[in-house]
Amino acid sequence: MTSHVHERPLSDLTKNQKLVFDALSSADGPLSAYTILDQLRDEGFRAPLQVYRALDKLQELGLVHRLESLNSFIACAHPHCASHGMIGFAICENCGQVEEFSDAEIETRLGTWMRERAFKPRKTTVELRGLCATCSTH
Amino acid sequence: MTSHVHERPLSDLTKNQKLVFDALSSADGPLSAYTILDQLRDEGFRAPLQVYRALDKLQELGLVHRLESLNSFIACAHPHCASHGMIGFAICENCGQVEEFSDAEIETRLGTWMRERAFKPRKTTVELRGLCATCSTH
DNA sequence: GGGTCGATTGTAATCATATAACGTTTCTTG
DNA sequence: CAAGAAACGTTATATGATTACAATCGACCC
Repeated sequence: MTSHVHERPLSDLTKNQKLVFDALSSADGPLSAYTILDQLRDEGFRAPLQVYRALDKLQELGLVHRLESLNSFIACAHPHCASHGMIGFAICENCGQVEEFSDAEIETRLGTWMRERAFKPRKTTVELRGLCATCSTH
Repeated sequence: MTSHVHERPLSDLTKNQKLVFDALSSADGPLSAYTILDQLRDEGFRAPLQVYRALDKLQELGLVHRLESLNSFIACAHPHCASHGMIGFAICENCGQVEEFSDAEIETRLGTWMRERAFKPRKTTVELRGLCATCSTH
């Protein structure tokens, strides 16, 4: 008997959603849907749609982000991710590590641009691809 | 006998590159690689690789951009696109129109973030998906 | 001309990512 | 319990991208 639907706790996730979320949480980098599928075969997963459906829900809840430039997914770094604004990702193309960041000023600028043009945003993607500090020195 | 390789003019494009570039230029929105392939069958295109190879080159030259969140491609809006910095895209999910923009302040903030972390950028993606002014009023 | 190197091309096969369309089960709520 | 909504399972298919290999073209040099 949860009072309101938003901020739904992890305990309210269905079995499949929990499995997918756990796979992403324990990974040390982004995973593709098919990688998740393979990891969950032992748990009874058989088809891509089982993964995609769980991913859709988890994204809706803000627990998981999609990395557009990688076609893959990552658990949200923020403990109880209700963070609504823009989220950026810095992706190392060598080691695969992803760092999540946000920036109020960028958010403001994008917001201004959109307001001026009456553009109604649904999703904002900011992704930096390159080499992290460690990898760029090797 | 062109003196240097950079800023290569359109006239230096190969036949395939020109065909792909023209297809994108005359389109009124982004095209997927396979859509381009279909449009160029009459010109002798038979396989996806012919398109992807041309697209790679055109992106290298800055004549074409890839929209990561759509898995598709668009001709650069800037006449002689040597624009090096960040480029953002606002994509209408209803009518498919894409507007290209840039913002020095955002570029600065991203640059600062990356410098502070010694992150060496290779490509920056900024994409806004939502509804354009026209479509959001209908 | 003949030789060489790099960029480009053509083609087939394959891999990777995502969705459509179906029907069934489970959860919730009155 | 009845009924609607949400989640699920399965098969087939659509869509996007790459690997591998051989052939060709162009610029350059001797």
